[in-house]
Amino acid sequence: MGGYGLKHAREPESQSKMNKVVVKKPEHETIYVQIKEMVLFGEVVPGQPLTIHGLAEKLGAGVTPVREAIRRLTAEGGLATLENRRVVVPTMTMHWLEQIELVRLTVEPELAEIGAKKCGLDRILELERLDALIDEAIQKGDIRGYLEANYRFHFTIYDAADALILRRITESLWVRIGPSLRVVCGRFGTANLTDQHREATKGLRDGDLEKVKRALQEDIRQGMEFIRQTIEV
Amino acid sequence: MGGYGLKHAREPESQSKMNKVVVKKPEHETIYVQIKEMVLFGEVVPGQPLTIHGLAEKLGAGVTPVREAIRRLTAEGGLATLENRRVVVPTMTMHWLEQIELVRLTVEPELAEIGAKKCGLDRILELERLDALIDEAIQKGDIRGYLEANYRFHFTIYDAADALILRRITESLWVRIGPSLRVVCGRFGTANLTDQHREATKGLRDGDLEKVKRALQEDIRQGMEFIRQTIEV
DNA sequence: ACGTAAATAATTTGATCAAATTAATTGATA
DNA sequence: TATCAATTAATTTGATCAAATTATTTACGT
Repeated sequence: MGGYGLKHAREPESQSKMNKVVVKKPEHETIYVQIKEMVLFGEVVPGQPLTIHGLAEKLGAGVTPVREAIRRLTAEGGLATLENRRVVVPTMTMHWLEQIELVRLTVEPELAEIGAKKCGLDRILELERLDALIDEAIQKGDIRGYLEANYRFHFTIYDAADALILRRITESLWVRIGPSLRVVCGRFGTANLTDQHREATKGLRDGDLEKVKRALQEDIRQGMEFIRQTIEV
Repeated sequence: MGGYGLKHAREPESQSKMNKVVVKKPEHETIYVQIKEMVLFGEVVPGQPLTIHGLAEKLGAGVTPVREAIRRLTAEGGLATLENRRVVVPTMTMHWLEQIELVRLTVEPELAEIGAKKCGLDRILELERLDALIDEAIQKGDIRGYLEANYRFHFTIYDAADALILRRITESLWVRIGPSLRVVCGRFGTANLTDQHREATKGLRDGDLEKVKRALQEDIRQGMEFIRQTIEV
């Protein structure tokens, strides 16, 4: 009975100073976010090997937090550790792509529908801002900018759904896709990316949930199709 | 271009001695499995606080591997870190349960169908062995035994599907469920657990895939329903 | 008793180092 | 030149410790 070491648990309590909450996050948390964004936004390429020391140096951190961050990201599928203990960015396979598509098509429209219902005006404005950012990045051919704005667009809707588990599953699929999307953009250029975001935003404005859902579905299908074409058989 | 620190990558190569492959896994890997099984098989209770030192002591390990294992399990949802940095076994909520059920009902029947097609005789025999183990555990009221055999039964089928991503998603849902199942068994006793495994095994024997799928679906629904009843509103 | 601040204890966190493991290089031999 | 073993280099891994953070207890005043 009882925890292994902890006697009594108390409510979490963030120390607050002068009406302003102060929460100093541990470094492994920060590092985790940074590496995740490297993967998510295409700063890293499928098959690329990573080393703990290399990451620690690049991110100006010690080796201990980096290790914890890597384990976490590995659990989410964004990275993989080979049996030689080397860490790499996984390479997409057709087999994986099919599985990812199945789950994305189940979970993301659901998230979008729930989220769309709960989107307040502030969030819709944010989405329109991101929509403009996406267009701009496409114009400029800014791959990193596109990937980041695209991610934030989707997850702004998903976050509104307030469905932690679906959200985490979805995120784990996105970190698997990130490096491949980078390849897609490099291969086909950003200009060829059709833009479902405008449709989704309009649907949001008009309260047309079905339109939002369809737009997101189409967005997913197209994205997956692009990636499919970059996988050598 | 190139990894952050690694110059050239080579094929993974397990050193083999005398025709027998030797792979010494790192301790954080072993620890991870141990903690996961604690969660999965109900050795740990919803809300229970865990400490790094406590786990390290219990598992006879250093603190470093335990930390990495915890991060990994946290990423999978089996544990959660509060903002006070304390690690706890998450408590199930109705909201979470609904999300878990949605994904389980999508992914697991799919895994079961693909897996069932690929189940060779050896695997079917293994399933029948596990089926007997489940019955035995139910008879004895052995909660841990039931949870473990039940887990191995399902994942023996799922593993046959050879669908890594679906499998990892499913596992992440099971670690979220484990502690609650333990509560269910404690509350209702093992005797009340209806047994869909027999049905599934028979379907497997007769090559009746639909029967397997239906049995698993029913199994999921019942399990979720039991958990639902233990959640206080 | 009650609440509050200070003191103490427990825990997490991150750096560092030695050992273990793995990769790359060298050199000898055919 | 090609192959294979030995050597060297690079990397991961796990223990340990000091510092930071958080929890608990004690002391004190009302």
